[in-house]
Amino acid sequence: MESHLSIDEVARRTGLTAHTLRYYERIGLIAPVARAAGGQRRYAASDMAWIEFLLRLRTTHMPIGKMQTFAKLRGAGDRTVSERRQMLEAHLTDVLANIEAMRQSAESLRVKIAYYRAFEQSLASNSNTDEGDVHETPKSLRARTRKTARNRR
Amino acid sequence: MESHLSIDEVARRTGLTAHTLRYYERIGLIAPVARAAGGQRRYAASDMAWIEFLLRLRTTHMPIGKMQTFAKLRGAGDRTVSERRQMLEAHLTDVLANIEAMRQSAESLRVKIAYYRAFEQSLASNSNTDEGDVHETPKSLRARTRKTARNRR
DNA sequence: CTAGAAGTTAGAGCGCGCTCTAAGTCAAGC
DNA sequence: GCTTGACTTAGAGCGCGCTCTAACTTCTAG
Repeated sequence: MESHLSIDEVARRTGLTAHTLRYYERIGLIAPVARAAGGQRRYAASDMAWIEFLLRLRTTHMPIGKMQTFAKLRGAGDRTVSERRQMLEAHLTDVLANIEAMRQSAESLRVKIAYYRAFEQSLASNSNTDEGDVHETPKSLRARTRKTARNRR
Repeated sequence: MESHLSIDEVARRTGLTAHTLRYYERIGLIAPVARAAGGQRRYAASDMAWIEFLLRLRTTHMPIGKMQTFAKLRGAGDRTVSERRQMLEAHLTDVLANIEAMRQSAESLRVKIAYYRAFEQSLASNSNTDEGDVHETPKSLRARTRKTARNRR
């Protein structure tokens, strides 16, 4: 185990800032880290692993309050394993629902983008076949959209 | 078009609060809504469609600032269609990356949950086969975990 | 006509997750 | 010994996205 990473090095590796790492420790998300002479923090490999786990919880939008609860359980030893598992299972359920919601919304966005693209196509063919007046009203453009769209297939 | 939905009815249907609906209108996310005599808002079907679109942007974590930009472009008419499409495409790219990150983190959680479950199994079989001392040290439990796990297949 | 419910506004307040400041300590290099 | 620079702490501040308050008006039912 390399127990010799400075806070800046950990910041660089995790993408967190040194400020945030100290903040996480202060609020109990990270257990007190070992110190070098002079009081500087020295992170062990196990600290890194825990931080990476925290980042996965963060990526999946677990609120800090729950992470604190989880961290506290972890600090209480093996007899909390079952409780921790239940927390993770509940969270995972939320996460999967969340992913599905995002997936569906992403699909809607894709449809909208496709609609916009078709609309732009109709604008383009209009300006090629018409007099090229770019500033005609939306209504008239939209009215012609269907025709030109039909023309293009 | 039914242009007769009260703010409470819209709140009920969208899951937003009346407060939030007014807030969205105030900050320009929603264009000024039609009013009944007495000044009460009456939402049209087109307002509902737009709100539902906003909710999809929100579900996919688009910040309000960008939604405002998008709403402004929309208000500027058809000539902003291409810009709007580009915004949505950029956003969709972010969203897909986000979904993938969540998916991967969710997978890690699943692995961790499986690990916890195996650990709990080992605890259970220990208390069945041993003297039933629940308060032995984590180290000894973990040492026996592999053996009992191997025994179970 | 009156009571009560439901709406209106401008603006203050809040919870979250950092983010930064100020003042100080410490180790290393000149 | 002194400077430089990286670190330390407690605590203030901030941006986001709402959320709520206070004071007021209007509509509906009895």
